[in-house]
Amino acid sequence: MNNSAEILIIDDEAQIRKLLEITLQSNGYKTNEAVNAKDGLITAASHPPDLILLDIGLPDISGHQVLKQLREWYNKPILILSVQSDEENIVRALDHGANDYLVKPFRTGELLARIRSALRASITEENDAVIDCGHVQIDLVTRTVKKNKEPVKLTATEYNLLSLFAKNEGKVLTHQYLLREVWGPGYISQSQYLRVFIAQLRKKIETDANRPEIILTESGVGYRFVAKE
Amino acid sequence: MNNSAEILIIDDEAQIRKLLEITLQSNGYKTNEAVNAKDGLITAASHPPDLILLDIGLPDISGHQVLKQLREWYNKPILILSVQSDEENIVRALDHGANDYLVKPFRTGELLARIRSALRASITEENDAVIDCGHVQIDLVTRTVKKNKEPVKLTATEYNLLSLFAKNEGKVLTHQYLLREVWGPGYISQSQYLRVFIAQLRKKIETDANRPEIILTESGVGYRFVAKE
DNA sequence: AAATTCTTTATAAAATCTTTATACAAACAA
DNA sequence: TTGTTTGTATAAAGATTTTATAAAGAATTT
Repeated sequence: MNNSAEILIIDDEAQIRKLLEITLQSNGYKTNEAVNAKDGLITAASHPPDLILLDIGLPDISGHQVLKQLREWYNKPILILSVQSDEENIVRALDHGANDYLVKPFRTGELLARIRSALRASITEENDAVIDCGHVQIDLVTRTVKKNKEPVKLTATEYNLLSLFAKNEGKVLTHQYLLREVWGPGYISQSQYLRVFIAQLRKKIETDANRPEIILTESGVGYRFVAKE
Repeated sequence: MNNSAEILIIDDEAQIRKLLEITLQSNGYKTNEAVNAKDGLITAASHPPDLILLDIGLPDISGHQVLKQLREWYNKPILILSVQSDEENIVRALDHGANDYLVKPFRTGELLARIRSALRASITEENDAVIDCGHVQIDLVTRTVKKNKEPVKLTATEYNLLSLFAKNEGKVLTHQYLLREVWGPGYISQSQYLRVFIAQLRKKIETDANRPEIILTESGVGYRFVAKE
């Protein structure tokens, strides 16, 4: 067997890591390991694997939180390993973007089959952690934005708004949708927030803020982000 | 909840079918049912669903065999439901193209989460619902209109009117109907609005606004949108 | 405390919608 | 024919809504 797919194991238990390492390597996978959440996020970002095995019970940050952060930019399979078999944890993980959830102790044969299944399903998707739109680059991994190669300083809200646009390039995003996603469901009538932040973003990334070419206004509906030629 | 995804249930146990039907429908899915393998294969082929729930223990043909036959042409998610929890069956099903394997009795919350996960992963290339009418294209996802490949800028009301026409290609839409759908029930006597906006639309999308070929007038009745050859 | 960011207010400008005015065309009757 | 009625097309003025932006105040972070 020579799949040569790279799998990142994020688990704090040395015993489990060793077991996984041996099992996966003897089945032709390359492995990489992280012993906690922080380490896992850094390793995933610096060297994106083809699949991630994530333990939910990590010592530093909750696995759910790690999953959420990974899914900001990582769109290949993530399989959850957990000692917790309660429905709430399973549903939560799956709804936050996990592709599968295995309860420890797991059977290695089944794990391998589920890994094969997940990898098979993901071959079409490509991983674009950097969204390139003309002279503006948005790096979803490092959460940085560059304009003409120069880094642009954005506040957290500004970045959230911009990355939401970038992930939906070409589509009109309604005021309601943007407000709900960035500020939360209680803010869907605060259109003025949006206007203020759109103006700020334009001032920072547009060549000429008076004639926007990246974030376009769709009067009465919302805004549209376009990657120009 | 309005997913409106269609799910095909292939299971011989009436009780399970009923449970699944109720659970899925109350969560906004459309369901279709088959009581055995043969029936399932025919139903799947004649009306391909967005996801299949397949019982492994069918009376006529083994579920593994059904899975294999389905995978010859069906590439959307297939989730296996089975009373058998032995590793051999699980691995076999997953390796034959199943996306997931749940052991009966399953928890409905988890089932729903796994269905959501599978559906989420399968919408890799979302096919933009483009309505093509001769030299005019209307993309309902990005909310854009093109005339001879060139983008046409429409106001919100103009777009609402045009997309309503496009969705009812060939049919005569009465003044009343158009006014009610676009402006609301209180405006059904404002025929003049319609004339103004029809004129504006024609100016924007017709080759010659004086001799309309796309939006035709049905005097005394309404208007008709036609896709020319 | 200082700096930064978010929220709110105010106002000008732009875009869109509504209304009015007028012209045209077809159907019909005297 | 001629004139009248009915329905439609279009431009353009006026009204309204929506948007852009600066800037002040409030809250939060460093």
